[in-house]
Amino acid sequence: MDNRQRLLDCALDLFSQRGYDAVGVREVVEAVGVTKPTLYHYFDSKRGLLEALLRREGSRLLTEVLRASIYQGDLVFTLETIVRAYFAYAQHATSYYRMQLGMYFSPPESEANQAIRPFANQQREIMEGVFIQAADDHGNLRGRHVRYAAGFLGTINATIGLYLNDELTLTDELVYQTVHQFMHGIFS
Amino acid sequence: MDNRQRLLDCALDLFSQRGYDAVGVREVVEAVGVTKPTLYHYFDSKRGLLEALLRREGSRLLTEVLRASIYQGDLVFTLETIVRAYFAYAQHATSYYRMQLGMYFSPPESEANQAIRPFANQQREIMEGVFIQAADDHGNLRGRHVRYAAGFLGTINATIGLYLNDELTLTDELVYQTVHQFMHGIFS
DNA sequence: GACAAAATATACCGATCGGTATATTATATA
DNA sequence: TATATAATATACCGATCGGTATATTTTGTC
Repeated sequence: MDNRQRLLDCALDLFSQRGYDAVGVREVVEAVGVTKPTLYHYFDSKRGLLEALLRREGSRLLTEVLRASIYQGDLVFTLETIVRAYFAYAQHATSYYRMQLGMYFSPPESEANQAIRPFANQQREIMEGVFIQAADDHGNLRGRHVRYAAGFLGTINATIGLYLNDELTLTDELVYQTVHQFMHGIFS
Repeated sequence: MDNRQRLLDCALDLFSQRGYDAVGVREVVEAVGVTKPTLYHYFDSKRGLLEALLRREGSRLLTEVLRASIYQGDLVFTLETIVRAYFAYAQHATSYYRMQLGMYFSPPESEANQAIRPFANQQREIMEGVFIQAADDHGNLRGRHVRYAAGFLGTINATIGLYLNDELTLTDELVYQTVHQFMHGIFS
């Protein structure tokens, strides 16, 4: 009944499967069963449709990651909580996570990348904040927060990438393994 | 003078900056200063242009990574050699690496992803082979080669991603740090 | 220089692109 | 019930999409 939500749902499916550029507005409205003016009534442009989609889905991820990233002296615990939040979100919003990942690595001058960048930057700042705080307790981390944040997010996304390709399941054990490997390497 | 090479060069620039879908063949030929039949004389289609580009650039990366991935009992040494090969390639062929990264994470049913998948799979098999061989010497690695290969490539690409965004330089010291962190974690 | 083949250009194809002017229908409020 | 507004549809816009039929030029070979 709510055509606005159905347009967003449909755009999410199509964008995540074939990409923002490859999907036309015509295809979106036909899949929903409405016409173009309906889409342009709710969203001013195709870009506006994408940004509304990012707001609806992306803010939920940010909220959960933000809540998970409170550092209170136990870095392993905080990182495990963060990984759990990412895994839970990727499982609950598989299509969106696939789309977000694709947009994050899309070319720098593409519309998709420009639209996702604010969300990516926020995730990144959250992660860097954790390592900056942790450096107060673990001095040898100091000055490496950029690399660590990128590396940790890279590890998380590599794992979720395997999940998206049906090569593993995101278990609670995997949360532990992921953080343990990041903290202590593959030999221990 | 070689219009075929110039078309590939130009396609590489445009695809890496704005993406395969967002760049039309018209734009490519105009940037080179030829006309469409010239492009279609060398490449049967836009997709053929992309695949020729991947063959020209991607095979070089595969050759170098393959040579770097010979395991002879010293896992740290092999991983460092591999990271060095990736870093060298990313520095030497920045545009192509950016494009490859974007295509790897592009939607599964997009042309870009389907075209890059053979190359991505080969890189992945090379990495898995290293960890499978290393498991003969380090039994505790056994059965985790998929996760480790994905995690290691994820770490490499996260680092190169920072380089592509001008947030660090790919030094020899960073090679050591990347492998050391992967092997022993961030605390040591 | 004759001639075949490769390389390039002109001019066009139908289809689709994102977007809109205008009209109509449904809905809520007074 | 009158009226304004939100929601939707019909029909269209110019531009660009990937691709091609045909003709011309260049090039290498004998």
